[in-house]
Amino acid sequence: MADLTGKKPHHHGDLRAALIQSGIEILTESGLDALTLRRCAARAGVSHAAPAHHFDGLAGLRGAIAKEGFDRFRQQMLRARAVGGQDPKGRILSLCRGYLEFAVENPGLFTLIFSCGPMSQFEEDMNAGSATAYGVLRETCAPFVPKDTDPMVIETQVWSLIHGFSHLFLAGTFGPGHGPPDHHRLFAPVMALLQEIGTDPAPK
Amino acid sequence: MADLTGKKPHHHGDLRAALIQSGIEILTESGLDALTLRRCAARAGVSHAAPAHHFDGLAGLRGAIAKEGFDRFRQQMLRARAVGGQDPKGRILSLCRGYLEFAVENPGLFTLIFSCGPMSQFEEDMNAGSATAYGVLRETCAPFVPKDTDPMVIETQVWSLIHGFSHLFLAGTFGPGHGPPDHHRLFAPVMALLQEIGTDPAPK
DNA sequence: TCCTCCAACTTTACGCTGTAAACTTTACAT
DNA sequence: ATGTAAAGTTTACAGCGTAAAGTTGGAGGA
Repeated sequence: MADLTGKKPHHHGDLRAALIQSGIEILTESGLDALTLRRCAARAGVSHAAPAHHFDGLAGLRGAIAKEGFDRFRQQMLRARAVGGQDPKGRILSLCRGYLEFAVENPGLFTLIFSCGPMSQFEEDMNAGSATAYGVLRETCAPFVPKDTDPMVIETQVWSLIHGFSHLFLAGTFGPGHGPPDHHRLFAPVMALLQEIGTDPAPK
Repeated sequence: MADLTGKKPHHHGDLRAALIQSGIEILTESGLDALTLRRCAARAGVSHAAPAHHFDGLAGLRGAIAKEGFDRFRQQMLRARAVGGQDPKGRILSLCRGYLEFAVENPGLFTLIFSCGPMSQFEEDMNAGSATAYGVLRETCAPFVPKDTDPMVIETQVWSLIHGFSHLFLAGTFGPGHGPPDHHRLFAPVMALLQEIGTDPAPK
């Protein structure tokens, strides 16, 4: 008979979810290097070998945490775009702002997400609709795509630009001169490019 | 008296350089996770504790390898820009091509370089001249900087774009649909944006 | 020439890590 | 009640970074 309660059959309520949550907390508090199987298990209150029954080793746990992190990332993108209003330029700028904010506020999780392989493993069907991360990006960029242009080119441009900026900023590559996150300096280059792109928006 | 021969006083010829070279080889052959102190020492033919006399732990060795890798990266940028000829658009495109190629051909080293903090630690004076990586980028972008515009905005745009594209491609985020490195598909988005930027070049 | 010193390297040791195997406990179906 | 499989524990092992103690060999002063 099916388990109508949703509870796991033994001991712990939902160890799998607890381990993922513990991992995210460790990631937030102590960074990527501190994310170990044994620490996650200890924080969840189980023995160090317990995670083996729920994940395929450390790589499996990292992947599950990345998937959960990506889901939070996707939801933040949706919220960010919403506050951007109806103006296409406002929406895309708000989206980029949300992207960078997530990276700055969750550096360990952000790094983990983008070191775990293709985004497609987090989203079953990238063409499903506006609920997917790629769907959010695609629809937000749509007003800026001229006729006779592959939309993917524009999407890849915007994605590469904001991701590269976020990554370089996060890694500290720009140097201490650029930090800490001063939003005015932070978004100036992004805004400038978006104005370039938005110079000739093709409605519909 | 000073050592005129340049040789180290004891046993090994130049263990420090040998350890860095071993590290780069391990990085190339087996990836970032395989880069350990003990493996570097073993490949260099010394005991596992020997590196402690030349580097400040694993972090120190990684930093030294990153610095050496960044130097090779910088030289490849210089060569790439040279083959781009005199046309500003050709030069900047060639530079981006070299950037991406280095990332694809040296994924472990590329990842290591951009996870070791500010670029300024690799270059004493970023404003020194065209020999520095930032100098190469700045001078190559110069023809595209309109009057009344902070050059850094354009430089940051180009850098973020090509770095974001390289990083996302390298991490496999785009998915298997984008790989393996097919240069035509690979550079299409970059070229498209560079044409946007280059639409209104301001000579000198 | 001999002596001393010290940097370079080795050896040993410790705690932490991921992983595998054996063992124990619990819930469920028969 | 009984068998079975899942869930968690215990034990064990090799590899890791790091620290401390021990060893070696060459350089420089007497």
